[in-house]
Amino acid sequence: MMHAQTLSTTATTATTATTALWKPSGRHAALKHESDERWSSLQELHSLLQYEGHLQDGQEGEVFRRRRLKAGQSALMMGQPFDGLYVVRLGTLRSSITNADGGMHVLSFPMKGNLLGFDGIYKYIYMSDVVALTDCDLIRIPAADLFASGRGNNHLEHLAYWASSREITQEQLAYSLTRSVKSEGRVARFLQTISQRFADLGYSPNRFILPMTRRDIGHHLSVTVETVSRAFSALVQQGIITVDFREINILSHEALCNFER
Amino acid sequence: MMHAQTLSTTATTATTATTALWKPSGRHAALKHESDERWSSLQELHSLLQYEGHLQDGQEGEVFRRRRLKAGQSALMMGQPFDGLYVVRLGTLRSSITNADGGMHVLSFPMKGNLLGFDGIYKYIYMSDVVALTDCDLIRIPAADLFASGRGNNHLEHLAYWASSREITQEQLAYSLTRSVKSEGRVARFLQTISQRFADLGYSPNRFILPMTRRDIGHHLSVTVETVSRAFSALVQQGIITVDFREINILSHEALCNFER
DNA sequence: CGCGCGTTTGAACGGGCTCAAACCTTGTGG
DNA sequence: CCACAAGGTTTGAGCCCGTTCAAACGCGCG
Repeated sequence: MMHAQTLSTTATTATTATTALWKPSGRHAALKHESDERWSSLQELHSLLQYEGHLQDGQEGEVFRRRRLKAGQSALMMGQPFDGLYVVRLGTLRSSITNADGGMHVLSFPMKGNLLGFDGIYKYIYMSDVVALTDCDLIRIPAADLFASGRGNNHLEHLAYWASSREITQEQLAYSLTRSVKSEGRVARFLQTISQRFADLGYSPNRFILPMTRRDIGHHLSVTVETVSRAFSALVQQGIITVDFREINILSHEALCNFER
Repeated sequence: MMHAQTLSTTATTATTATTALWKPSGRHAALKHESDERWSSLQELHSLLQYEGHLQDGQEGEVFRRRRLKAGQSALMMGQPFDGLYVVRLGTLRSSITNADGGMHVLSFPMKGNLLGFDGIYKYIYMSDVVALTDCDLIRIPAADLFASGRGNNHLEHLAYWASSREITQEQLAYSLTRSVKSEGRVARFLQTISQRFADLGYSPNRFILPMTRRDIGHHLSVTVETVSRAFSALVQQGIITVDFREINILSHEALCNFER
């Protein structure tokens, strides 16, 4: 699988290198059948990132290649050479690092609008593993475009810069989530966070399917699988949520909120 | 104290706004009595960050204002408007976030060469508190300079971008340090990290004075003060280190290394 | 079907937290 | 200069929560 992954990556790189600056007569191409397109415009990038900036002249037609991933495929691998940043257009992924003695830690679960690969700029090597938990669609911002100084695409670097700052901020918040006293409280907070993110994406905040396993959640919150499972059971027993494997129903956000201390 | 802090910050801002682009006949000014200078050159910034890039023409004389802090003073406050990035030139600080219910988490202990304030770019508000543990000297990169596009100072933004990526990477590593199984192992690893950083700065890796309290260490590793103290005592008892309040002597790096699992 | 994996629940152990007290350092004001 | 207060550090005792080990069940897949 790693071989196939490498192949698809290099293929993308090769085709994009010469076409990234190709401008298909304004935004015309971006309005065709969306699901069948393999390109995204700078406007879509702005929209995904929720960036409130204005476009400079001559950039409206800039397009970026998309990259499809099936569930289980690897998006980025620790140690691989940096070839650009990615913005999630669709799907859920899992970002993690593995230290020398095999202990893994889940940093985040990137979803629509999140930025991937920023840790690869230092030393031109990605520093974390990212795999797709569901089928995914990413938009690639090639390294060449990012650092092409001189022309007007300073804008692109600033955009990535800004988005990175946001990712940091949210990661720090998630970090503080780890420290919350009791494991049940941490799980409750995790459910709140996920619920909020689904809500922001236009899905129901009350009923959703978890894209990640209990083990992933455990590695994110620094507890064992059993503890996560027991925390779910406890929340069910108190009538705060219902659980059917990956399907979660939140019955009382208020009770969930009161649990986080 | 908060009042005084605010005053000094605004004063610095006011004087810098018009002078940041002032160029004192090349690098002449930067070579006067170093300890008495209140300006740093772009070269010094590169050197501090260990950035391996080249300078563009017309940037060699660009200078940045320094900012002095006494121990205990606040460098950045959560919620304050973003006014630029800072690079540590001297001293040790403590970066932390405080969540709604008062629980604090120590993110890092910035020292010489580290970057501060990057989390403020998203929303133009700093998202963490940073206080000086010792007397400090910071170099300020004003927001105005960072985002002044059009001219050649794209370079400055790229530099900050690159440095941010490094900070992220190291923060993620520190994060995985939190997850290490036993508290003694975490403390051992923390000592190793600190030792390594002192070594990189030219100080002894074997004997040093901790700039932070046991409580700070605890809030960084997510354990209580008592646990940190007990871990120190255990390491002393096994002849791996000696401890005299803030003064640490590492007797065997190897034994310390073997402890981190 | 059988295998692997994710999930759930139980029982027992142990590590870290809590509470408490004592000691030491540092800074402040008389 | 000393006295005192405030806060950092160390150590002890008991308890609780999360880990570990174990077993059972369901699901998806070759």
